[in-house]
Amino acid sequence: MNGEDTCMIRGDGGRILRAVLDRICNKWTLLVVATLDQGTVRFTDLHRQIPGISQRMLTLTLRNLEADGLVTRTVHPEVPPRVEYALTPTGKSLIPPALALASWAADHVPEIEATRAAREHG
Amino acid sequence: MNGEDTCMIRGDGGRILRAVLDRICNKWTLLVVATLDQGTVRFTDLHRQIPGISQRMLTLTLRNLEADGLVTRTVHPEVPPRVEYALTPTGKSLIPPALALASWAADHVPEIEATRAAREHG
DNA sequence: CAGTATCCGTAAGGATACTG
DNA sequence: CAGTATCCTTACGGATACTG
Repeated sequence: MNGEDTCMIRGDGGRILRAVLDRICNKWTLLVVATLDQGTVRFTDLHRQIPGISQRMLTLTLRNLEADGLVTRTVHPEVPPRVEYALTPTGKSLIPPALALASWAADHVPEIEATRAAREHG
Repeated sequence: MNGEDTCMIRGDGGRILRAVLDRICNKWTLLVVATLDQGTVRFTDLHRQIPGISQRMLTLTLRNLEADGLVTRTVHPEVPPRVEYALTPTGKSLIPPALALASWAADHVPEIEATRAAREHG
């Protein structure tokens, strides 16, 4: 790989790249998508399965994913209420590139953090 | 793909995912890396090839990449000064997952933006 | 040429309390 | 149960001016 074809990244001044970064580059989106890969999940279950997320951020993240057509939201008119979230096909299609990224991280983050740590103290 | 193995993403409460997001989830990093895939590039050439980036953000982005060991910085002691940047092997290894992401964006962003637009006006 | 230094506005996200 | 409503802090990034 030596410059032959990063045009998909750099093309149009990075607009297509920016479009995807605008969606996934926040603290919770990819984590929520990955959690929904197991199937249909209720709000509270998501909240429990994603450590550290607040109700507010979970709601915001889900609403954005819904607006983008990556997640469906199904309200069951019961008491107490039951709301279920699931990935759309488009949402599912995000899993492989997300895995590619996570896989890269698993392979390289240790050395990256070592490099940064070495630089910091001396 | 149905929940069988997103553990690389969700594992450890998403720490490995967060580690990579902390690096690449900003406005310029992936664009700079992609631009450096062509080989060795000078500061001003980078500045010219990445539309919209300020000197300040280019410098900050490069310094972070350098601290992470993804980019080398070579100063040639001349007048006027010449500074060249290039990807390390680790830096190059980031290109494929970045392409996977960009490729996903190229395939799906149009429909995503259509979905969001449809939702917005009514 | 290759940066620093400074100032400033916005927006992302956390904490907490409340509700149909 | 599944959210809203506020308040608040900080971190990111843009604009501009200056320098070895």
